[in-house]
Amino acid sequence: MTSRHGRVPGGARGDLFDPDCPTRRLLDRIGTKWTSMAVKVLAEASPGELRFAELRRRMPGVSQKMLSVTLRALARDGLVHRRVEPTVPPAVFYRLTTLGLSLDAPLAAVRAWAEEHMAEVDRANRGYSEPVADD
Amino acid sequence: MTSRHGRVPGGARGDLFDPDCPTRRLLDRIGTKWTSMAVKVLAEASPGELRFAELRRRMPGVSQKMLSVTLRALARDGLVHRRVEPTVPPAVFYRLTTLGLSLDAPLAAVRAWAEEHMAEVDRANRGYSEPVADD
DNA sequence: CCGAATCCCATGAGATACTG
DNA sequence: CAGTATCTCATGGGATTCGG
Repeated sequence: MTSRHGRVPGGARGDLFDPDCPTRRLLDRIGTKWTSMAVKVLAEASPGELRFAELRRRMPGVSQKMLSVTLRALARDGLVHRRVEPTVPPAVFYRLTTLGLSLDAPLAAVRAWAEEHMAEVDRANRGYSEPVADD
Repeated sequence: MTSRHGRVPGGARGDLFDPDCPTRRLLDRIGTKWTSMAVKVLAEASPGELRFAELRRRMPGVSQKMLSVTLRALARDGLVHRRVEPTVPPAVFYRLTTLGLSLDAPLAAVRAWAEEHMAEVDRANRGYSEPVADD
């Protein structure tokens, strides 16, 4: 999401701004529709492994393409380990690496906040800003 | 980011999947390029207020459009409070609401993870998966 | 069974210009 | 000063199809 538009169109010179903010880079990755869910599901299964199809079953709505893309990205980032069992129809197993597991903690914090407060956000959106005195 | 493609093209019927997962809804919002930075900047200034221009100065690279859009979204979500001082050139002040402030904690966890571990992610991307024995 | 390739649209977001 | 409006383009991501 971050460097999405390092576009330098028309007459503008580039050098957008520091592309090195780690927070933004991370949010770009976990903000990608399926990443956080994959991490969550894999973390719940950890230290066990999950096969592609099993992962897919646990992530309702994901397409095989997006699961594939997501897992590849996670593997490239060193968050997920991929193990191929060379059977006749090859079986592929995924598990979080130590690094990936460590990411689950902050993600869990985000999840917790969301579960606690998204109702408030919804109320705010509906104009429910009534007798809070503050805010 | 989440309901982005509730598209139902060609011959596919809709009912994508549960659009109610609060985590994904939240990630959709904070994943939006400037949101988390705005929350961070406002949290640092809290309980003080910041004017539009001052916010912009503290968020290098943001365009006035995107800052505007971001702040409106945050206000709609009840995370930011907007105060208009009806002076001649009107002055507008922003601050986090209590809800917004509470979001800064999980975001800080994410930031901390990113600052600690993004270097490892970069190494993984460069193929630096050498003598880790695991992973 | 696992995934790569192709196609294709809607959304995110920058640049620019205009208003009270 | 603090926005809003318009234009444009690249990217995210779903559907579908092909490969090993």
